[in-house]
Amino acid sequence: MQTLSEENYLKIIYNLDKQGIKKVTPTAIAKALLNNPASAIDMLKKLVDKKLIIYDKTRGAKLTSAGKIIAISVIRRHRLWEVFLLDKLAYEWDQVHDIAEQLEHIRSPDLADRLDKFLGHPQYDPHGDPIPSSNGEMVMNSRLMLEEANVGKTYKVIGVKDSSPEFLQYLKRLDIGIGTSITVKEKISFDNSMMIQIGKNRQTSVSRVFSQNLLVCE
Amino acid sequence: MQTLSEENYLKIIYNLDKQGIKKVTPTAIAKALLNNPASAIDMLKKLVDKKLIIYDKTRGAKLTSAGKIIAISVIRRHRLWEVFLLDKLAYEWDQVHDIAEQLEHIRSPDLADRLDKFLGHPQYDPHGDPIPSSNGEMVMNSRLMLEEANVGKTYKVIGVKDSSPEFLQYLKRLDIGIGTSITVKEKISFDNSMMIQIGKNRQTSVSRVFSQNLLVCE
DNA sequence: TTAAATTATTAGGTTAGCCTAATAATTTTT
DNA sequence: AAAAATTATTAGGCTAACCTAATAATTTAA
Repeated sequence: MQTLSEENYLKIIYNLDKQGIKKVTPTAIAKALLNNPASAIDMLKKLVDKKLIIYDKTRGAKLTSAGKIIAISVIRRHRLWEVFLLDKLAYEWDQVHDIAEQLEHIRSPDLADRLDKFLGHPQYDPHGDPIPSSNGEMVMNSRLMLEEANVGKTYKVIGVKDSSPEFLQYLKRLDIGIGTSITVKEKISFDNSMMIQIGKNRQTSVSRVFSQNLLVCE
Repeated sequence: MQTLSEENYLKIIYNLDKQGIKKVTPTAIAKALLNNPASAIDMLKKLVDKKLIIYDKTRGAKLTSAGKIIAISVIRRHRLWEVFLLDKLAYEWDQVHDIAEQLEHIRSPDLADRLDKFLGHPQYDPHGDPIPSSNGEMVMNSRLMLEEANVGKTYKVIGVKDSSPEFLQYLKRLDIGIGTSITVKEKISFDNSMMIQIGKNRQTSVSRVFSQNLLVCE
């Protein structure tokens, strides 16, 4: 059994690795956790002892398969709780992260599965990140920025990149939320704006800044 | 801001007091928290420093108004989460306590209120205990054992005393859950059994042991 | 009201997880 | 390649929350 803090380190190591960093170093971990490299080293030693990571100076930290299982299950819980907070408790996209950061550590054998079922087995969290299944598989991340979408195709909104109140409010005014379908009608090369159709009827033009901050999937 | 552990102590002090114990002593607290009286004294000192309790050997520990506000809000969160786990995640009555024990410490200014709203402002938790309102008021506890109910009156099920799997399964077979209405048809003095009506149609006889373990309110 | 039992308190120790400051190693710049 | 900058590591400390063991105080029972 691992502590809350160990879970956080494993999660961060997983995320840093996935972000394509060359080497997961104590300094990088400390930066991500807003603490001290010396603290990170303390914890790396502990995780090595527990065989949850392997670590050497030249190659950095790598999760063992046991470590990866824990990291993914923490991420799964985090993303499920984010969906819960957004869908059920009507939080905004920018408010869910900090609370989910706490909820992800609640210990119970079947809580995540029950939550998953209750939420209708969501595929993505409100930031467009895929939710791992209970056996640790994550769907291929087929999300893209609306900017990169193809004319004529229809997409589903899965999240936002920018989650400033301004952007969120603008989205609300356009009736765009998680799951809204958006069809790309036209791309205007002059200013990189886009003509899109929201749902079945509404049509509007959106700026490049807009389309760079809306995550969709096919 | 108080730590998780401080919250637990405040909650226990509140509960012990409410249970009618004459004096909330370090030993009683330690027993409730499954730890050592010496630890309890450490914490009592800390809580006195923070002006969340007053303590002297002869009178025991008493919550200050600041301490009481915190204790009640922890209890509110605990009971709301219990309702969530039971109603939404389909946990059984006997499984919710331990998870709620963790969830009650999640920190967020408006989480409890949002949860409360989402759950439809429940009055009681699955153990029949009243849920404090956001301003800290608790409804008069009008719960009673079915055993004490009056013939001819209709009651609402609010919880169970015994939460063994056997009892819970029996209840499920009788279609009795939180909120089910039960009308007392007759009391049989011979063996203290009862004839009750469940919902609108179903009628059955229940033993004294049964009626001593089902909590209802008017 | 003594003796026995229980409770309160203190002293001193442990562990997890953090810290700073010093030093060693490595990388980057010039 | 030498100097400058960055990173890794160690040593030594800190705090919260627990612990055990010893002692003092109080309560209960004989």
